[in-house]
Amino acid sequence: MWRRSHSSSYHNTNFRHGFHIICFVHYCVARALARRYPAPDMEPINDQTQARLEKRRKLMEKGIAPYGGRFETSERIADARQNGTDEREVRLAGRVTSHRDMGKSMFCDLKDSSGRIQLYVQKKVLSDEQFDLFKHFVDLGDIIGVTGKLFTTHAGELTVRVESFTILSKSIRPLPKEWYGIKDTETRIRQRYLDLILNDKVRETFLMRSRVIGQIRRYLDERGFIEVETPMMQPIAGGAAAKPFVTHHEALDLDLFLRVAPELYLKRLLVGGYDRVYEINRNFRNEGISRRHNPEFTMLEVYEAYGDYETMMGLIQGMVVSVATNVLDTLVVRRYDGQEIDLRPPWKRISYHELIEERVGKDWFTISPEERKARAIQMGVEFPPNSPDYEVSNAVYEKTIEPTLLNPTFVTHLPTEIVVLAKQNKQDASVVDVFECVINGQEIAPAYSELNDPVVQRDRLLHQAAGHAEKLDEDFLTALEYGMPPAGGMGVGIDRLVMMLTGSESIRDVILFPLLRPQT
RNA sequence: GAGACGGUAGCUCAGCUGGUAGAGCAACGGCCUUUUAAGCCGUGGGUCCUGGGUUCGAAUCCCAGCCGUCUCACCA
Repeated sequence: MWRRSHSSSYHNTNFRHGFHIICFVHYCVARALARRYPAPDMEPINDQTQARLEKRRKLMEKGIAPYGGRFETSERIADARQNGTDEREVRLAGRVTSHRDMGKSMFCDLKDSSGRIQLYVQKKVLSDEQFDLFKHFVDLGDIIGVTGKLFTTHAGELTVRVESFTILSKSIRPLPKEWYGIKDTETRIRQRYLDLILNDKVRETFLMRSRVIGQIRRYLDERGFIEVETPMMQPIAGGAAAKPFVTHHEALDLDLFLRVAPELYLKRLLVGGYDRVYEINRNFRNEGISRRHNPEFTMLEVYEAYGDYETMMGLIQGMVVSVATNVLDTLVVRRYDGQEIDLRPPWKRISYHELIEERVGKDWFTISPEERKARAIQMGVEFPPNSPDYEVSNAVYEKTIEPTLLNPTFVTHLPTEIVVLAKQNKQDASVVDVFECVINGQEIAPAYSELNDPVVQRDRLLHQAAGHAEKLDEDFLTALEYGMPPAGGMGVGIDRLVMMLTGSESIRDVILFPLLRPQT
C-alpha cells in the first residue's frame, strides 16, 4: 500500500510539475533565510562542526536549502535491492553512512530503515556544478534523496548511478564511521539514535521487539481477548509487593502512585462482565536497576474468566510458540553465550516441591527448619537472619535452581505465603494453584487460578499489609464482593521475553531509553 | 545502598615505574572514474570527567565528587 501510493503520485505528470514549483519555493526560502541568518550564532563545538556549519551557510548563500521537505521515493532501499534489475530507475532517500572518494567519481552508502544501498556518483553523469556540490557539500551523516538507474559493479554489488540528488538534511555533527561504530554503553543509551544509525543489530532487536508485541496482540485478539487500558496513576498501588513511585495531583491535592501492576483494575473488569481482557503497558517499581531490572518495564497481563492456571499454561505456550514461529521463524533460540533454548512444546511441568527435592535432596522438606537454614548457608545462599522457613526454601529456589532453567519450565504450586492473590489448592492448602513459567533462567510469566472469594482475599491482603487496613484497596474488595467469575490470570514480562527471543544479555538492550542518571 | 573497575581528539583506542599528549579512522587542502574498513601526499584538531593535594614538574601518585560498567542487595 505504501509503495503503490507513492509511485502513483510520483509518475503523475501534474505532480512532476508541482515538484518544480516546490523546488523553486525552497530556493526562495533558502535565499531569504541566508540573508536573515548570515552567520549561525551557535558556538562551534569542534573543527568538524564548524566546517559543516560553514557548508550549511554556503549552501544557503547558493540558494540551496540544506533542509529540504517532502521527497517522494519510488520504494524503500530494501525493495530496490530485492527487485533490482539493471537500468531500472529508482528514487531513494536515506542517510549517507560511508563514502569512498575517487576523484572524478565516488561511491557512497545510503541507508534507510529497511537497508543499505551503494551510490555511484560520476562527474560525467552529473553536471560539473552538481558533482562539485556532492563532493564538497554532502558529508557523512547527511540525509539526501537521489534518482538514478540501477546497475551492478564489477564487484557484483547492486548500485544506483546517481543522476540527480537533493540534500534533505545537513548534519552538522560528525557521525562516527560505521566500521568503528559506537561502543560506549553510556553513549549508546543516552544517544540511542546514534546506536540505531550505526549498529544494525540494535535496530534489528528493536524491530523484533515491535513485531513480538504485535504478534502477541494478534494472538490474543484472535482468541477473543479485548485490550483495555487501566490507570497508571493509582491512589493505592496494589497488585504486587513492590515499592511504588509517588506523584501528586495539584487540583485534587492528592498523592498518587504510579502503578506497580494493573491487576486489581483488570479484575474489576472481570466483575464488570468482560471475561477475556488483557493490557500491555508499563509498570513502575521504585527499586534497584540491574541487567534484568529497569524501573519502568512492560508487562502483559491477561485474564480469562472460567479458566484457571492450567488454561494459562496453554495460552502462554501457544503464545510464545506463535511469536517465535512468526517473528523468528524458529523454535530454537540461541543465547548470547551460545547456549540454546528449545521452545518446542510441550513444555516441562514440575511442582515447586518436586523441583527443589530433585535439585537439593529428597529430604529437603522433612528435615528441621534449622537444618534447612544450615544447608542453605552451606550452599552459599544468603537470606535475612530472621527469615521464615518458606523464604529459606524460596531463596534456594531463586538462587540455585531458577537460573539453570533455560528451556521453558512450568514450576507449579508455590507456597501460599508467597502468593496472596491466588486460589489455594483443594488437596493441600499450603500451596496455591499457580505456576511460574521460567525460560532463559528468568521468570517470564507467573499465572494464577485467581482468588475470587472476597472474604479470604480480604484476610490474605490484610495479613500481607501487616494489619495496616488503610493500605487495603477497599474498592477492589467491594468489587469482589459483587462476585468475580473464577478466572485464570497471567503476567508476562515483555522485556524479558524479548531478551530471550533476541538473545540479549541485558534489559537495556531491549528498552530504547532505559533510565540513566541525567548528565551534569 | 555496598564493593571492584573505568572516563584521554568527532569515533575506536595507546600512553609502563611522574618529565610539555599519540595512532587509525573522521575533518580540512591536494591526487586518483568500479570502490566497498578504497589508496597516496600534506595540514589542523585536546578542560586527558571535575575540584583539591603531593611534587621543581601530574593524563600518570593521593583525597573528594560526578557519570558509567560489572557483581551483590531490593525486585519481575
